[in-house]
Amino acid sequence: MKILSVAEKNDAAKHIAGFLSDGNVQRKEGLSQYNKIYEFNYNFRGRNVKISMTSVSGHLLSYEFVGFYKKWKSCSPDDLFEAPVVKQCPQDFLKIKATLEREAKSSDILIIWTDCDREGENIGFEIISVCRKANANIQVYRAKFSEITKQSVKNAMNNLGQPNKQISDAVDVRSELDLRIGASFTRFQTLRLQKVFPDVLSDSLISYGSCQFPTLGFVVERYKAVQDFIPEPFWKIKVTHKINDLIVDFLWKRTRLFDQLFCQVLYEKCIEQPRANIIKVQTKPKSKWRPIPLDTIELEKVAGRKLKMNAKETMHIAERLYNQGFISYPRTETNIFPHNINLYNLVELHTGDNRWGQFAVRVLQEGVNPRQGKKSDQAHPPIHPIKYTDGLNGNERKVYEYIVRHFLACLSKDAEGLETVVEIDINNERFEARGLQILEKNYLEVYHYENWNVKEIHSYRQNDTFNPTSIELVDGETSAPNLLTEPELISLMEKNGIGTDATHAEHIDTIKQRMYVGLLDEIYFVPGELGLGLVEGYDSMGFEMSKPHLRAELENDLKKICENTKNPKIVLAEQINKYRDVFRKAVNQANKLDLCLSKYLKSRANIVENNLNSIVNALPENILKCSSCGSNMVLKHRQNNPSFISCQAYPQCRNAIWFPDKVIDIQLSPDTCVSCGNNVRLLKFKFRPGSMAPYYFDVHTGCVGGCDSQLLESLEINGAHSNFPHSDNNINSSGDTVRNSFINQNAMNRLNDQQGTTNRNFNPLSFDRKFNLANNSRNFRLDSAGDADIQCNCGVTARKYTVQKENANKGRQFFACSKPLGEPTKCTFFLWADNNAPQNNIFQDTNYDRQHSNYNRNFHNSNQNRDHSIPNFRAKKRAASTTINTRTQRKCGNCRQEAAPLIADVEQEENEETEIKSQAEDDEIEVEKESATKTENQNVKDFCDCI
DNA sequence: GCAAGGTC
Repeated sequence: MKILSVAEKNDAAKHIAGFLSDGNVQRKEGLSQYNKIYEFNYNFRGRNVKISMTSVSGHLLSYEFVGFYKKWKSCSPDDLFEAPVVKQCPQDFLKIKATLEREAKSSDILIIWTDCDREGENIGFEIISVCRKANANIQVYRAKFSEITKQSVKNAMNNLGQPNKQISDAVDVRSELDLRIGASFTRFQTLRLQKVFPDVLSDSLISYGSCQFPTLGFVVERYKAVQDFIPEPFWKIKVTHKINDLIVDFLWKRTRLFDQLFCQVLYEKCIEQPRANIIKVQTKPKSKWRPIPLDTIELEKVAGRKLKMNAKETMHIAERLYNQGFISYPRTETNIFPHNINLYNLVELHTGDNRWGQFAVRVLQEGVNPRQGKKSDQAHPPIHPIKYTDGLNGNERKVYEYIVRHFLACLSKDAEGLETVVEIDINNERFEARGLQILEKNYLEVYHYENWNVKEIHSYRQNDTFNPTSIELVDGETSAPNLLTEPELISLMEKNGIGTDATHAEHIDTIKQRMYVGLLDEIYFVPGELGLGLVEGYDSMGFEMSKPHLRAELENDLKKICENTKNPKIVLAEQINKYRDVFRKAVNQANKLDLCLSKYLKSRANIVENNLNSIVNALPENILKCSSCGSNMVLKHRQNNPSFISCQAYPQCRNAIWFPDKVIDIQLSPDTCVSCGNNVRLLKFKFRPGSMAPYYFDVHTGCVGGCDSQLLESLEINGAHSNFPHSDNNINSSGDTVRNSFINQNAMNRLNDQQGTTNRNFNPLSFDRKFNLANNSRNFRLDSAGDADIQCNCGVTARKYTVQKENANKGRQFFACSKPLGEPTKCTFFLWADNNAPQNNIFQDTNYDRQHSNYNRNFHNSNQNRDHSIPNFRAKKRAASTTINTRTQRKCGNCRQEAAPLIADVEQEENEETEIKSQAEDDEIEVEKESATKTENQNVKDFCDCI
């Protein structure tokens, strides 16, 4: 038995394997140089098994748009709320994926060891999907651990559970929304503002993101608070007491008053009887607490405050230190050391250093005493040094030193002191002075980043009196807050749930890159013209795009998905509807954005209409929604040939509606179909005279949305099949997932139906009627596929052939179903190997045109004597339904002509087998299989003259 | 040329 274990990153895989194997592990190279394979033997439930432990590098798959939706100007940004998206493996991770596939094939069990957080659960499902595709029978378990320590890891192995789909679903919802909302608003803003302000923004990328905009919002908000600040005068009474050279300040218990007259009255009272009565003298121990163990956010903030380095640079350096083995994993939310970590050993490494070595010795002598925080990400310990070095320079040295000093400080003791509080009364007004005596500096001796200053005070005794040196009426005025610094900005992001510990620095960097914000004196954030204009523009529309609560609301919903109290499909649909609504309203008043920006950009604004047509290329009009993927389907015209209707997600979705030669011309009618709804446009057909049944005029306006079965039959549009998915995921043969919010909307409608709620967005065509308008939708791989990855309609790997016949295609290679001749499920999948592009395969295939014309002419001729009265025609069709289905399947995959030997009815096909074979052998067409050692001539019958 | 989330 072999077990494949997969962690979220190489470092985790290495440690987990080390703990499980008690160090008896063999390291092997994976296909990705960064993700090794750790092999060891293990006693699993009483059996000796071999475990291969490897890793991914975070997410293995990510959502992307397909087909025309990828191109900025080839679709409306509004379409991106519904356009199909695929979850696929980016180029960078193909090697990791290949390692998983290879290892999964030879494994019986898969154990997921990703981090035990939300993203980790989702990454786990990505690993599962890849491994299951390679080995459908692999058994899956989830290891649940609270930290990567020996005890915790072994405990997890002994208590394996199942991965949690709800948690993973929540992440899918988050990812899909981020992509749809980000892409739609980014394209809209960028394309529009480039056009409105070509002089200053023609090369700018003006992005929108659910984290970057609130981050910008914080900067703008503080900036405006500073700008709009109106100082307010105040008054206060100050008392001093000087003995020798020491002046003690007594602060008024009322602090300050904003009423000058009232303050003056109180002041004069004090002056009248200025003798001070000491009413309380209290001396008590006071501690200054050592820091809590270091997490990422604290490192970023302290680096900004004390090391004068920004968060991005700090994290970059921390990663370098981690990769050199000097410090532990730097992206952690944990500020509690696990119980069984050997802190003594870690401290001991530093005893020889001439800067902090003595302190390290002292910590060992006094005993390590970690101050504990309250947070744990259940995966990584707090950031701490794991190797000693004195060889670093520059900022690396500074960051390493900080991490070491912080580590030693948090393990030592709090600083101890004595605080004296003296309270006096002057004619019923109270004042207070504080003194501080430091007894033991403790952690402060190593942690130079903090001060604790002695404050001397005279010796006072309760009930004594004295004459103050001065009693003054002091005036002042309130002052504006400072502009935001990076540590403050990070605190705000953390508090409002914007980004994660691993992404705060990136979001801040993004808004700098986009020129939304800049730095004043290298410390303070100020919004730039673009940032101010964008925030004000959306504010003026009434949308709080730059406020954090939109993201916070989503976060609440995601929690509910994880808790199984809210359906992910509903959350997704609700959020999409919400943002689409805002988007459309924003587009309708887009000139407000221009107006606000023109205030700041000091550039002439071109007038651009408040719509999306003005910023994208001329788009084809939508006819109906694709029954396969939910995208828009549009009319494609070809010179001198019939038009056809194509899915906008082509080539990933190959759903199309083809028309026979009897259709001479098709134009879009301005009207939509009353039966099928507003989503379906009527078409104006021009038929070849006499080609249609007598009751059709040569010019006919009709619907191909599914309501007019007579028309569909007459145009040979197959309405008998449906591959409309009954789940929200449209899984193709390769198992990759195509998600589409249009389909999700229907899923939500179904749920609403069950709950008895009104279904206002119901789409009769796609959900109820379930017509697959053309049964020629081809399967597609979403990975970047090599030859071996091409799959046919049956879902098996297609074979590669070479055309041998003396014709225009001689020498070209193509893929077709690899099943043997006579196999009833053999499909007519066809794909030119040198040419996946639509133009050559479908749009410009002159062979197809010729063949298709011939076919229709023959078909028409052979039927010319038939009784075309509808009942009779339909009865015949029903009687021969198997035949029709077979015929549909047996059309040539390339040109869609019904290849002559394959027109035969099902019942006859077997009987005709011999005859077909001999025909094939006589045929002069020769097709040679690319990889076969012998030629299988009988395959010839599957391909027609066009090949 | 889009997002945010992982991570070498």
